[in-house]
Amino acid sequence: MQALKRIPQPLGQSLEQRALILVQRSTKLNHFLQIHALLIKTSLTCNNHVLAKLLPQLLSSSSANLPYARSLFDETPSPDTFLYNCMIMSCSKSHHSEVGLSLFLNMRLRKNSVVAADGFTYFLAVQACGKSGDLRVGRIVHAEVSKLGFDSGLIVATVLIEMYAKCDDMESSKRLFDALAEPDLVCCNVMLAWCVRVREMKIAREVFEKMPERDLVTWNTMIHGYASLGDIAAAKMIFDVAAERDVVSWSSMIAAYAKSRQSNEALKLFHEMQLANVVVPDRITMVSVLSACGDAGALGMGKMAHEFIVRNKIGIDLKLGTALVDMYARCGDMDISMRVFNEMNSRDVFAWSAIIMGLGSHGFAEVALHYFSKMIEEGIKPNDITFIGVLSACSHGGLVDEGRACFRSMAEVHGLSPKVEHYGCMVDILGRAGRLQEAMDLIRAMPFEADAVVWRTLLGACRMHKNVELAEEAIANLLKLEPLSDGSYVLSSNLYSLAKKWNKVSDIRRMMKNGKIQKVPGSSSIEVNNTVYEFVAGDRSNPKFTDICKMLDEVIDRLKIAGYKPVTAAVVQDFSEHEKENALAYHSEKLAIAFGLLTTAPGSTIRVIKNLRVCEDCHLTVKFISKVYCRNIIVRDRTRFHHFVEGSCSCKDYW
DNA sequence: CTAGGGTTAG
Repeated sequence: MQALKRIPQPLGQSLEQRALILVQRSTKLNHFLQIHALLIKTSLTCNNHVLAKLLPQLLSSSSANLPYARSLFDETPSPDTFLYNCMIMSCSKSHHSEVGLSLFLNMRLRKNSVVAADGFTYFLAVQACGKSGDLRVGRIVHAEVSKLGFDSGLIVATVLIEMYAKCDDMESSKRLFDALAEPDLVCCNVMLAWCVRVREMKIAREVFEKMPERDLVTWNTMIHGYASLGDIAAAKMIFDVAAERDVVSWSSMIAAYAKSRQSNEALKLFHEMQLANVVVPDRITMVSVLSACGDAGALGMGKMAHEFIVRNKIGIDLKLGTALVDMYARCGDMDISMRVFNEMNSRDVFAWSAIIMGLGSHGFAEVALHYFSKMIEEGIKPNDITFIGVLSACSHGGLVDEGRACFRSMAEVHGLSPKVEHYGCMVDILGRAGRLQEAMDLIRAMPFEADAVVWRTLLGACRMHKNVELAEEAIANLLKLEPLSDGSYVLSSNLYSLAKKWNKVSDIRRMMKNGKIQKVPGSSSIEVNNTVYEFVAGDRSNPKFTDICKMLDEVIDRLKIAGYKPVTAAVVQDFSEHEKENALAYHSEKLAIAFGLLTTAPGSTIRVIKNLRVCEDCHLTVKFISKVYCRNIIVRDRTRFHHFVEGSCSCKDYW
């Protein structure tokens, strides 16, 4: 009664009306309990009208209220169709469609009672079958629906199509769809969406071609459909010819480029979107934009995107927060990455995994492990991706024992069985630390066939520690598994060069020639004034090429005075010492850094992104540059970050 | 009843 007194009550209302007002304003379970006590006192519990308001409210506030709602419902002596429908719908909405379904089945058993299922009940039942994936009941309901003639309407037909699709029975779904004389727009869109979900773009295309009218959902489904198959060109074609475009269309297309790692295209399209000035980017657009910035290592662009988010008051949710954390980490700014992470309202396993991965890639292994234990303390369950982050952090930091302990804890503490990727990380940890035999033993003992990545990891470690015998086995397996990949050949020829096995080097080179295997050229990019400049080894197309080379020659001369000696051991033998130096001199990262020295303010940090691993000579060169030119230089290579400060590197020459 | 977003070893 006290609860009722707290809300302003116009005179002349019945108790029932007052109870309804109270119900509508309540969100917490104990409010409901109070109301319930009240209702019992006044015998209003049995009132279908009151319950039809109360139950949906109760279930939408928290699905933990389900048992209570259920008991209220079960106590009702004569529920009517309307109340049943309310309850079934509320159960479905609160992700308890199986409960809704059981209520529907109960309803049908009450043969003698006045309550009968109507068209809407069947609609809800079909939907509930789809949501709970119950094909058996779905078929029964379908048969009944047909018998009663409720399937003549397109809306019921549409949910039936969707139900079969959700229950993994695309054939029935398609059959129903094909049987329709004139499916409406929504029905076609539903069919399209399901074709996309089961990756049947051919069928999707047929449906699409036959559609007499198309709306935004149609175009956007097609864009996303092609994008999810990786057919970016087809997605772009739909995007270009679409009769209308909204923020979903632009976001889908930007996401398509970002996911296929065409980050420059993604950023270009985002720019175009802003120029078009018709639709406003939203939080979902920005997630893809940030992902593209991170991929490109474009810190300036990423910061602008972040400012855009703040300026336009786009709230930072879990996904956007994670995207920001990841972007800053990939762009080499762990300070901001950590700040954004700490400012997030809540953090889930994605967010934690992202920060752990970021810290690990920058070589902050201990910090990464610290964050991992904080995550556990906060009760977030790690998944197998978290462990990729943790193990790779140990690997980059040279933490062998910690790595081993984490690997063991996966199964023993966290109930996760290590996958081939985790074994790969362990091979990397052991191999880098020089424990090549142990790494090999692990490969032999693991419950998977070793994949190419595992062998390449071992080969990398063999190269690092100049172990030719174990390398031979890795090479043999690698060439069997990936005969066409250039990386394996480059790594092999590199190893043989270091070991001075020149015959083997020429074998490998001949195999590459015969197999028409092209080396992926090394390329490095640097962002100056928010523009990304890309350099490819030996590529003269940059208009400033001669200036840059001149600058680079001066740089090298200054470094030599400071004691720099080129590391030529990995260069093939049939070059003279001078030619060897030249082969190294114009590696892309050196060009990019020379360009950076020319175009950025003295003392400012230079950030370079490289597509391959940085070679030993470049590593040494950059160390010298950081000292001689008093610059902090951050290089992201294929596997990690190198922070060069005053002549030394954060990787402690361990990469 | 239908469409877009975040973490993955080398």
